[in-house]
Amino acid sequence: MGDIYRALADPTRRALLDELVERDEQTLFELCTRLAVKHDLTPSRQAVSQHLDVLEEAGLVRTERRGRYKLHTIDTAPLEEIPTRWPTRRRDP
Amino acid sequence: MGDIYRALADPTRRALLDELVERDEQTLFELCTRLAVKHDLTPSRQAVSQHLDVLEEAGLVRTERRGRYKLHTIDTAPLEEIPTRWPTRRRDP
DNA sequence: TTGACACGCAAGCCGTCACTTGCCTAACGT
DNA sequence: ACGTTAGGCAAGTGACGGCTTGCGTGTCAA
Repeated sequence: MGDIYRALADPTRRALLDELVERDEQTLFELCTRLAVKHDLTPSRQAVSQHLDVLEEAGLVRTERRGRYKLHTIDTAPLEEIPTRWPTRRRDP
Repeated sequence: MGDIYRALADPTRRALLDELVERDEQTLFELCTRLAVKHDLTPSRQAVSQHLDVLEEAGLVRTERRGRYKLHTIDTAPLEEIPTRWPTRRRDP
C-alpha cells in the first residue's frame, strides 16, 4: 500500500479528489476536462493518469473496468487515520 | 500560510507531530533525541530544525521563546480541513 | 475490417526537496 | 571573562517527483 500523505501532497491530486467527491465513476478524460474547467489546471492526459495511479496505490481511489472505460471512484476510508493519529489539541488561547 | 499537505508528506515531520502530540513544549534537541530513540530516525539537528520550520509555516506547530530555549507545541486545528473537504464516502461493499 | 477512441507503458528532462556543511549569534553557568 | 549550550543562516549536493514524449494495446462503431 502506498502513502496517503504523499498522495495528498500534490494540488492536482487534491483537485482530482475534489471532483471525485462530487461525482463517482468518472473516466480519465472526464476528470481531465473537469480539472481544466473548474480548477484551471491543464495537465496532459498522461500526467493525470499517473496522478490517478498514485491515488489508487494510496487506497484513496478505486477503479472499475467497463468496456474501454476505466471508472474512478473515491474512497475516503484511509483519511480516517489522520484525526486518529493527531487528535484535536489546540493551543490554549 | 504554508501548505499542510506538503508538510505532512515527509515521514520525519509526521514523526515530529507524533512526539508533539504526546508532549507539548519540547525543544529542538529533545525532539532530536526522541526521533532517534523512538522512531529510529537520526537526521541532523539542522535537518530537524528545517522540518520544524515547515511545520510552523503550515500552522501545525507553534513556538515560544523562553530564554535560550525554543519550545515547540502542536496545533491540530489546520487538520480539520481534511475530513471537511473530503467527507466520508466509502465504496459500496 | 478499418479507423477512431480510451487508455497503458517506458524512457528522459528538469525543478523541487531533504540533507549536509560551515560559520555565526545569543543565552546560560562558573 | 570565558567556554558551553541552544539555535540560526546560507550555499551546495544528491535524489526524488511531476511532466513530457513516443509508441503500443484493446475496445467500439461504421
